[in-house]
Amino acid sequence: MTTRADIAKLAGVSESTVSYVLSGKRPIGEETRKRVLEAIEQTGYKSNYAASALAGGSPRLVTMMISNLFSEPSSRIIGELVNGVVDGVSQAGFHSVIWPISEDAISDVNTLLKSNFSGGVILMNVIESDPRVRALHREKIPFVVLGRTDVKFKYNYVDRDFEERDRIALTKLRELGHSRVGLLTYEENLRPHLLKLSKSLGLSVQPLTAKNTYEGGAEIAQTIRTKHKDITAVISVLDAATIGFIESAYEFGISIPQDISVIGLNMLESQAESARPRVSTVAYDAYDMAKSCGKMIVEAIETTGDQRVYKSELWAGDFVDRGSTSIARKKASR
Amino acid sequence: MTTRADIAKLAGVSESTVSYVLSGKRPIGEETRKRVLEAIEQTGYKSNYAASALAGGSPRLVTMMISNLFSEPSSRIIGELVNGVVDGVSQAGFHSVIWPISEDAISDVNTLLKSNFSGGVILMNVIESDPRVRALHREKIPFVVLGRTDVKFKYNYVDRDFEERDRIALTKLRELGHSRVGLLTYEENLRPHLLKLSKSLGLSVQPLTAKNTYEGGAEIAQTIRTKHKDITAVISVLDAATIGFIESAYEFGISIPQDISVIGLNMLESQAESARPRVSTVAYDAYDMAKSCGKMIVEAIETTGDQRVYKSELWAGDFVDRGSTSIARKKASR
DNA sequence: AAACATCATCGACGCGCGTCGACGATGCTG
DNA sequence: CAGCATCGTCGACGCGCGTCGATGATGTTT
Repeated sequence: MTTRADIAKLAGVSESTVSYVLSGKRPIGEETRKRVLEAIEQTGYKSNYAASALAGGSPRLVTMMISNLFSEPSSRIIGELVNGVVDGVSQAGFHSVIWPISEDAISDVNTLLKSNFSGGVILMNVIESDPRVRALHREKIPFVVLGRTDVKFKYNYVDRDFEERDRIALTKLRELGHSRVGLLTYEENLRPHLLKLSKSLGLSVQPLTAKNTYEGGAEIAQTIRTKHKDITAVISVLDAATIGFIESAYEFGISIPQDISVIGLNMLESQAESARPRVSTVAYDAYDMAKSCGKMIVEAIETTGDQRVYKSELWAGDFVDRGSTSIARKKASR
Repeated sequence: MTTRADIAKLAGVSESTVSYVLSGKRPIGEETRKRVLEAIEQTGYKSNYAASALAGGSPRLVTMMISNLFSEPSSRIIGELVNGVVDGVSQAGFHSVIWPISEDAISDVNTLLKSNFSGGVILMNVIESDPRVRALHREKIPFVVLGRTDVKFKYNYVDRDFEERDRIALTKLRELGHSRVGLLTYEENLRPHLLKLSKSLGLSVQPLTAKNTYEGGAEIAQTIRTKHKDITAVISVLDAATIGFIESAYEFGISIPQDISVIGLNMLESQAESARPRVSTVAYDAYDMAKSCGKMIVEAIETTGDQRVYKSELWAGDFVDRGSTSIARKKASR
């Protein structure tokens, strides 16, 4: 195994000089730098990970903490996110590992992180006030949250821009002449931004709660048929229910998109493609988003203590019409 | 952060004594041991990961190297395997991380492993003569291969017992009176064990090659109808093709299981359940298998240099009839 | 009783790297 | 030209832990 001492000897300099060439934390003469780099090149020297961590360096390693790694159906998305992060950080010469953590092993995690195991952390599937967030902040370990966060999250995060997503969907429907829109959702009430948005676009949004299952979607179809006959378009945050809605709509005398246009807000590409008719969505590129997240954590790791500032990024996405589509211009009023 | 020095002071012993209490590598008096353990308990001391690695300890960390982590459809199985390993090693107080490695980053991996990053490695999705296998062996890093290996693999491994799996399937078919069996497979020729097996059971196995797609399965149905009318049962290592075969069989005048019985050899529970009729399989418990693999790597890590012996384990699985089933007694000869 | 093996414990050192302080050599200011 | 900041480099130390050799204190053998 090659060590710093070997490089120093080979280049005819001191060990500390080698260190400073590598870290760039002190100016080094152009010629010596070249000699050192040559020696490194020759020997294929890589600094020892454990020694660096022990001596207080920031390991060039990013840890992704993922709670429910292989829980369907999210694993498809998680795969994209993981790949994005991996590629994003590797461009900066960082490695990345996944920590398949169970909820109850948080203290163990703290231990390893305190050991300076990892230069930075990316948290996925984080819910409000996750204890890990507090722990990471307390230990001053750089971290970025990827994915759904609290509305007001004060640390680094990368997330979808849900407000913009909704704006895109509703604007599209407005263009097509729709004015009464149903929203398939878990919640009874509309979020404030949707109220504002619908008002400014001059349309009304009716929340329609359902379980996110095939059957839940079918119930919605019935509800619309009986109680909300004026609705001519539906946007949905529920994937499975959306599929259920579309496939059972016909039984309730609703034809899509002639009677009701449908836009999926969270739907996976594959699901949207395989439904008939295909579901138009507001899609975003999870891979790109994650890649950007990877760059953010690298940046956070490389900026030292004092000058750290929390950053955030929101990814809106684009409207995707999938050919044989689920949306149509509103019919002349019935 | 609590260190060994703190514990030593608290227990009124030397630092090395603390070390030996922890490692058990030298005898320690009963009373001092108790005092030390108490101090550890009180402070919640955990040894520093990086320092331990640097000083030459075996980190209590297992690395899972997985090449195509989220490639469908294997991710479901991989999820089971990952969970199994995690639970298996955590029982021994080991952590585990996933290394989502791309094929071309092997040299980087070597670097980190040489840094004593991880106590041991579990390799998944390993093909013949993978360079990582050689590297791990050269660096004397304990490792276990989980999943398909070469027939003659001389290092640690845990795998399914494919020969036993085939024996179970063919024996079952024999019991039901079948004597001409088709094998859906990638390969033109039967493996030696299948030849022996079929001879000893007094039945014949006909390889039927196909792409592992829905369409591939349909082609097989046609092939059987035209060229192999005597076949009354099919076993298959191809999942998607099996589904395709079953669903298109009817079009070719084949009814399942009346005309042809089907047994899946590699099929996922979920796939087998959702087909109509459900597919009987020789199933194995990936989670249990992986858990055992986790125990094996821990054991390998904890046995020191000289006395290391390579071990292996094969998991056979059981025949699973899924109610409304894909197998039936052979009809009186047509 | 002397010689020796065993037990329980301690001190010291090294693993490889990050970084602080020091020091000579230069360039600049007044 | 004296005084001082800056540049380029070196030596030394510390991070926390694993382990070797040494040292008494026992117990065992001839």
